[in-house]
Amino acid sequence: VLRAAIGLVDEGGIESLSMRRLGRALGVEAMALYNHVANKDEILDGIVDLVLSEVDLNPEAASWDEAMRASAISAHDVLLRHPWACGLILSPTTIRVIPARLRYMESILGRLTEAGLSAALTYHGYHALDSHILGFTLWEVGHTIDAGNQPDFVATFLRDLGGDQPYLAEHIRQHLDSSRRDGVSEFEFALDLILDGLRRIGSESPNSAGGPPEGA
Amino acid sequence: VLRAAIGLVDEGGIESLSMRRLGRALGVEAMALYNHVANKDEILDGIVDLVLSEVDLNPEAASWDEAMRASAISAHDVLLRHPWACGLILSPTTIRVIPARLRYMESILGRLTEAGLSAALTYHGYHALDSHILGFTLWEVGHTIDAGNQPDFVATFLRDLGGDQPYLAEHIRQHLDSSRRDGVSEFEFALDLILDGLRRIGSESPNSAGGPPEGA
DNA sequence: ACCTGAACACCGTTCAAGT
DNA sequence: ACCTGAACACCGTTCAAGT
Repeated sequence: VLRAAIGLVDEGGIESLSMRRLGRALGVEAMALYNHVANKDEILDGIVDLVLSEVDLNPEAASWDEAMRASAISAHDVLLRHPWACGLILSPTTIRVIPARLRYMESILGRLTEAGLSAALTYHGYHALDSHILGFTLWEVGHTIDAGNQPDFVATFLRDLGGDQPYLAEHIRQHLDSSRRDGVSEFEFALDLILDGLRRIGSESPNSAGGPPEGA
Repeated sequence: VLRAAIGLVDEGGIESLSMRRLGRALGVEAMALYNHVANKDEILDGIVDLVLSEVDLNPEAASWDEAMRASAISAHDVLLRHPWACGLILSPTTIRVIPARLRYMESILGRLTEAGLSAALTYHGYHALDSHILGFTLWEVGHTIDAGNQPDFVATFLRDLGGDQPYLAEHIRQHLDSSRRDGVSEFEFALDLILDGLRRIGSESPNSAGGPPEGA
C-alpha cells in the first residue's frame, strides 16, 4: 500500500506524489485510495514512519556517546537514502505524530539521561543532536548538486560569482575537489563538535549547563 | 510588489500564497502579475531575498567568534520573525540563487578565513554554522506549538504517550515550564558548542581538522 | 467491501483580446 | 504598457452510483 508511495517518491521526488498518480501506479482509479486511507496526509505520515523505522536505534557501542554517534550516523544514512523525508519531517505545516519518530526521540533522550547528564544538559543536548541530524541532513540534501550531472551549472555559477564572493567561490571549488576527502564527512564533523561539547560540560560541571528547568 | 506577498505569507503561512490570492490582495486580477514577474518561483526568491537582507552581517564585536555569534543570532531572529523563510531556503525542490543568501554565505566564510582558521577548519566550520542557523531554526519553527493557544492538544498528547515514552513526556514538561529559563536559548546553546569547538581545534592544532582538501 | 464517474473548489500558466 | 477572460492541465476530496 504505502510501499508503492515510497517507490514513487524515491525516484520522482516528493512533488510527484499525487493521489491520481499514485492510483495510476497501482493500476487503480485514484479515488479508490480513499477506501484504504483517510487522506493524503495519512499517506505522508505513513511513508515517513516506514522510513524512520529503518534507523538503528540500538547499535552496539562501548559508551553512550559512541552509541549516540552510531545511531545518528544510521539516521543520517537512512535520510540520505530517502532525500524527501527530512523535508517532510521538518515541514512546518502540520505537527505530525509518527510512532517511529517518537521512538527515536525517546531513544536520544533516554541515552542522554541514563548517561548521567543533568536534566539541563539532556534538555539542550537533545535539541542540539536532533536538530543537527534532521537540519544538517536537509541542508545537505538541498545543497548537494549532482556535480557530475550538470557540470556547466556549477561552472557558470562560479563565473557569475565573479569577484564579489571570492571565499564562496573557493569553498565551492573545495567541494568539487572531493577526491581528497578522508572519510570524516561534514555531517560527522559537527556531530563530534556537539558530542565533544556535551561530554566536556558533563564531566566538568555536571549540573551547570545553564538554562532550562531542572524538571523532575 | 513583493511586500504584499510577504505580508500575505507572514500572517497566513506559505500555503496561502497563490497567484490568485496575491492578485486579489493587490486589487488586481491575478494574471496581471505575470506582467511584473516571470513566475511564482521568482516571487518566492524575491521574498526570501528581502527577508535575508534584514540580517545584520557586520555586528560590532571584539573577536571573530563574537561577531559570528552576533550575526548568527541576528539571522535566527529574522528567520523566527518570518517562520516560512527557513523552509523556503532549505526546500530541496530547486536550487535558488538569492543575492542576500550569497552575501550571507560569503560573510561567514570570510570571517572564518580571516580569523586565521585553516582551510579545512573553515570548510567544516562553515557547514556546521550555516546548517545550524537554518536547520535548527526550521526545527524550532516546526516543533514550537503555541502552548497557550492549544493547551488541550499538549495535554492529550502527553496522555497518549502514556508510559511508552517517559523521557519524551518529561522533556515536553520541561518545555511547558518555561518560566525558569535563564536567557540561554536552545539556539545559542548548540551555537556555542560549535563555536567553542572551532576555537579549540583552531588553537590546538591549526592545520589538522581532518577532512577536506586544503584548497587554494 | 471495494471501485468508478462526475463534480467541486482550487492550483500555475498561457494567450489572444481588449484599453 | 498594462490588464482581462477564457482556457489548459493539473490538484485533493466528496458522494452517489455501480458490482
